[in-house]
Amino acid sequence: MAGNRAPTIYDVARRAGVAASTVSRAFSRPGRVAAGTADRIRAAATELGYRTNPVARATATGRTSMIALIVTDVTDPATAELLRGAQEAAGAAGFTTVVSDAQDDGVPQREALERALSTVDGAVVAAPHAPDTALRSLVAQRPAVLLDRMLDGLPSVVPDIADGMRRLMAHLAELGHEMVTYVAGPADAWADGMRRRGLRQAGCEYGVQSRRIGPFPATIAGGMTAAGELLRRPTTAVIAYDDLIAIGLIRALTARGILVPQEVSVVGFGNVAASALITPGLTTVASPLRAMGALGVHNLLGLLDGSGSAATDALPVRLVVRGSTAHRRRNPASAGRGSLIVSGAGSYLPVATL
Amino acid sequence: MAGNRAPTIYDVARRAGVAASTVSRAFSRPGRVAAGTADRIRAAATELGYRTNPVARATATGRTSMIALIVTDVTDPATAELLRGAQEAAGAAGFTTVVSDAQDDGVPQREALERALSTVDGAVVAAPHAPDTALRSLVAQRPAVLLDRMLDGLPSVVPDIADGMRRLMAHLAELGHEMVTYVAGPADAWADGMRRRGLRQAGCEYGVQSRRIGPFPATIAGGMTAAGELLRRPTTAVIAYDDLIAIGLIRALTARGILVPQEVSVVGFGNVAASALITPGLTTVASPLRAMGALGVHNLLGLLDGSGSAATDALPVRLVVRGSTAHRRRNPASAGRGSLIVSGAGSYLPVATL
DNA sequence: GTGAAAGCGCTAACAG
DNA sequence: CTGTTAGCGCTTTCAC
Repeated sequence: MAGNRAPTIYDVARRAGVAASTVSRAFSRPGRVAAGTADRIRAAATELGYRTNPVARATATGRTSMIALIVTDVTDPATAELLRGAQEAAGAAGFTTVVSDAQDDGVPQREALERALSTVDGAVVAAPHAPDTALRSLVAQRPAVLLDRMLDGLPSVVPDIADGMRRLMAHLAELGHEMVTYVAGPADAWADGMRRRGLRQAGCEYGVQSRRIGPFPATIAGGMTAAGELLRRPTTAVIAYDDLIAIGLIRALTARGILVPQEVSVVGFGNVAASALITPGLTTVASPLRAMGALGVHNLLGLLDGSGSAATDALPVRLVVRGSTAHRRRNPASAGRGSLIVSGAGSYLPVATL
Repeated sequence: MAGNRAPTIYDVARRAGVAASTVSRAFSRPGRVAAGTADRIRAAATELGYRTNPVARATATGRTSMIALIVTDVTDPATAELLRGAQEAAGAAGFTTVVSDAQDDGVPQREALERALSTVDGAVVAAPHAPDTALRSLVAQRPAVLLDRMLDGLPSVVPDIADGMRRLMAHLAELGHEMVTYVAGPADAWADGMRRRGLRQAGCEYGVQSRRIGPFPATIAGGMTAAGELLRRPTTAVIAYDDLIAIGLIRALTARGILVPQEVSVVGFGNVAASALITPGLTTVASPLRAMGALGVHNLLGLLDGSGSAATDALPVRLVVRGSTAHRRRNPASAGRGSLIVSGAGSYLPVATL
């Protein structure tokens, strides 16, 4: 067991016969040093097994080359995808990523967050449901870019929800649907507001009527609850706030013997993995999550080195058509079963009324 | 825009009328400083808005209070759950987590990994399919704990697979199954070896025969491929390497008109979210992922401060029974359809042969 | 219990 | 292009 501390630039300098600062330059800004010298230094370095010490570099420069990825739920598949994109971009740019899962706003998490923030140069934040104030206090500490959400004039990267809604409407209109129900997500969610606005516009554009129920929690359970309310006044098509609600809806409808998509078409937002696995597959709007994550760190890095605009980018979405949408049926009998009567109020699915 | 650099211990020291070293002590080892002085210091600190600078502390101590969470796929739901557990435990212990997604072993990722490793005190590694050599070179650099996998004598935290297999067998035996097919995962996967061994033992124990097909990639596609091979010589029960393969199997079987669970019972390992969402729900073995992640960092931290044993812990699993398993049918006709004849080879499901 | 002083390993002017 | 010289902010002996 030799007491081998890790080699430093001084060790390399001695071995290469140059000054420590030259070694430093050779690594931190190649080109500022003569080719021959650089070679000698590199050689000495590899012989010694020298590796630059990021921590020491950080004390000297005040920049750690780390960025925080602050999320509210690593477990959420969409978040994971954002993370991956962010990770890749950060890695490619020579940045290390610190992940902070803020979850519930418990005190310990808060400390962890503070700790994380105080070591990084900036942050990319994917916290769809976090309170505005939390975000604001966060961006006060470090440059930050928001993901999948806008707030004030803060730089952010979002999916083009309006466009997604338009595509959805176009799809449903083409299938003959004349009236859709929007099953709203959390009332305070930025995305919900965007969906509502997009819904209104797209509805106009395609001559499709719409009404809204909710808000509901953005979970499968939420969707199942929503099914009950939906059936009090059914429509042939339903746009859910997100995939989880859509999945919950499909489950609850199916459980009641209502056929999806024969009797009701259901669409979601997100394109989570599960939407391809359920039966029927869920027609949904896919956000370019990976790209959003990557662009988020790209923009953040731009902010950090001053080359950046603090703008908001909206990335194009994609409509993924699966089995949960179908042409509006004029003859519900052919659907096989007709168990559409619900509750004493005795409403029917419009398509079933004839 | 005042040129306000962040306050340092010197600022606090001046304001509190003490030496900088005292301020340092007050924060790094409370108790080594008189109560009154400590109060004065704390007061000055909060007035100034002082926050300890982790980077500077790290240069001085050589320890960053950061640990790396090295994973091969943040997007994998199991990995995400491990991450969360690890994150929580790390945060609670005052450690910040650096996440490094090693994915494919591309060069850029490798550099990113090196960079990450060189800043942390240790690492928790969730890389089920990474080559042994990669892991070994990794643990050579920093203390590390493996998750969901064993290698040599390296410290690790794993689920008790043998026990999971036993529970599975008990369940299937109770349902009357006398013969199961094990659909193997990647041949080099540690978990696959464990499953095979567990299978043999548990088979003995419960008097259930078993055979093995594979290896198959641990994906839905892999499971769908496996279905073909399974049907060349069907059994009434199938144990899949993991949930994804199980889901693929169920899809392919269902697509061929074979009823799960009426004709074939299918079980998996993992209890991923999708296993609750598909129809029928998947009976599966759930690993305590969150706890494993947490225990992983706990053990790592023990290693770091010397208080720890470099042992391997096997955590208890849980059998989650859903709809994909059922009693072995003696009368296949009652299953509704009987499309069990497959391929020209003309084999039948044993249960269908009578 | 507290202060003084010497680093940690690197970068950043500033001269040559 | 390269060497010299100061630090970065904190911890840590070693005295007092």
